[in-house]
Amino acid sequence: MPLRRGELARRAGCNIETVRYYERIGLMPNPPRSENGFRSYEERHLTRLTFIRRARELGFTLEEVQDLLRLVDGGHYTCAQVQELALRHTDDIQRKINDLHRMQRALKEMSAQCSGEEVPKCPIIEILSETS
Amino acid sequence: MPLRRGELARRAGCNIETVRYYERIGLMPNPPRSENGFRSYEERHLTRLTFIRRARELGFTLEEVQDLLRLVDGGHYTCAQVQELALRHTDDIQRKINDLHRMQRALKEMSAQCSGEEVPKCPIIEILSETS
DNA sequence: GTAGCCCCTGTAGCTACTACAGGATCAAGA
DNA sequence: TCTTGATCCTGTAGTAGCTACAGGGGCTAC
Repeated sequence: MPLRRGELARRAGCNIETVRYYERIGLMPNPPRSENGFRSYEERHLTRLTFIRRARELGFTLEEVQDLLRLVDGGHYTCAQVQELALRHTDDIQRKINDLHRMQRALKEMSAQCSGEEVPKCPIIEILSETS
Repeated sequence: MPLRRGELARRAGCNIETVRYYERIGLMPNPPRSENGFRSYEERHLTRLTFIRRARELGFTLEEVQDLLRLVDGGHYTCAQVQELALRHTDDIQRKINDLHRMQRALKEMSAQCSGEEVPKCPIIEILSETS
């Protein structure tokens, strides 16, 4: 199932210029070309691109994504380094999960308070800005 | 406890230019000035700024943050609109939580596979790029 | 053979910051 | 009192991560 760039982008839910940009900065590999010079992508490209997009939506920087991807690409990591990297990221991720849960609760609370035509008092800011 | 800009930024964990930028685009209000012309911030500014920063780290765009903040600022929403907005965001948030959980699991699995000096096979990409 | 859709490359614009320059203000110490 | 250092002010320019558009070419289908 070789894909062209447009189809790859469509399946990953991003636009074609983004793919191009990732290739330019080396985050995605340059794929082989077919006869006519069009780029030809495989399943693994889609997998990788999808991963990058999801990670970006979760607030990771491209540098952090690069970091995670090197775990896959490189193989020049020692076991200890992998664990350290993984641990650092799991802490970060846990913090994000906690924040999202609080936000979730706040939004639910808010929409539950909705009755009639009045605008309810909004707890969302207070909840997400709690220090902890 | 009136704060100056630098202290406000420090407490919210961002840098001073970011505060300035948010004020320029109207996401943060222009605070009153003290005698000497320095900006003077209150607790509520810190709360708001902290909220914005957290939301940004969670991958929300400034436009989405703006959207959420209008729930607090405005009061020109009907109850139905609030609920619709809240619902839309809770779906989005739930998706993010799910993705983060998967990523979390993958990282833990990976670091558990670590034994000796070998670099383990990395399940992280496959897991986060699953379609669902 | 030409219309429509997708590909190619290059370049410019946008969002969300971030950094730096050049000068003023203020508290603390010599 | 004068200086040193930290902070403030304003303006402007640069960076990261896309996004849009221009100008041209290749396929397929009528």
